[in-house]
Amino acid sequence: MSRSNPRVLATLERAGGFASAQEVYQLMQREGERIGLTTVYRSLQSLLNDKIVDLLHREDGEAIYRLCGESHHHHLVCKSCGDTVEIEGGAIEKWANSMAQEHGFREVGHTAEIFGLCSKC
Amino acid sequence: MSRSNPRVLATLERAGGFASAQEVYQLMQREGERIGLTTVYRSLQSLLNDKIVDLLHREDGEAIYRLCGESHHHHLVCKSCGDTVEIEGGAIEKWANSMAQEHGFREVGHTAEIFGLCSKC
DNA sequence: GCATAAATGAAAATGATTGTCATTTTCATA
DNA sequence: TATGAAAATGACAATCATTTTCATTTATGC
Repeated sequence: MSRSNPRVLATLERAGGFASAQEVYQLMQREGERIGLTTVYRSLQSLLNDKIVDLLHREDGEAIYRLCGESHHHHLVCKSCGDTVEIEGGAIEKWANSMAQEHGFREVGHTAEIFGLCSKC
Repeated sequence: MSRSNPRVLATLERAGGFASAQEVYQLMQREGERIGLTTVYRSLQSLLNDKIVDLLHREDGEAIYRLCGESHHHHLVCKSCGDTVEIEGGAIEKWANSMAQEHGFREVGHTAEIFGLCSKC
């Protein structure tokens, strides 16, 4: 059972609590920390098990890790210019929970993104 | 400009309007259709451009394509056995629309998936 | 000090996706 | 019908994130 390397968590925090494994790794490299990519992956996996971070996916499928405890939010993304707005997702939480309960699912998480054209585009 | 192979669309329909590129490919192989994986990818990409299908991502990041126009629903997926339940997303539609309006976004779409452990797992 | 388990990281394996390029098909027009 | 340009196709290689393997290092208890 591998415990998570505390420097990985520290770096994720420094990155704004929202980054992919590759990004965390590159950040640590640039800051001169000596760490292997494998360890970054393992640490993030372990933080995930301990429910210290959440896992979601970018549009291209790359996994991004988000610090839990950060206020849980979703994204409104412009299809044209890529501009992103963080939005509240209270309604989604309730929806996800009630749907899960209705079908007997436990330990539920969810992803939700909205995309469209922003006022400028 | 590559047009989409109609057999790919037909197969996606047959698959329930919801499958990954790899799955569409394997399905076509099994049914004896002679087609290359590359063409499947290109066709799906092209269907995406033409807004005939939507793109979303599975929990592991694999891209899945969904036929538009299908009665719009969402999925509740078991993390363990992969069992999937289609669920209504009325609350989500409203949430997406109101959030979009609030921030001046037009032509909005959204993705939302719930995942957890089903009653059997 | 020493033995043993856990942590580490380099390198290879994996799996989805994309790029390349030579070949084939389509189709309008000569 | 013959022809040629443009589009479509598919085998194969390249790319990129992620996982696995395995040998080595580090930490910990005795």
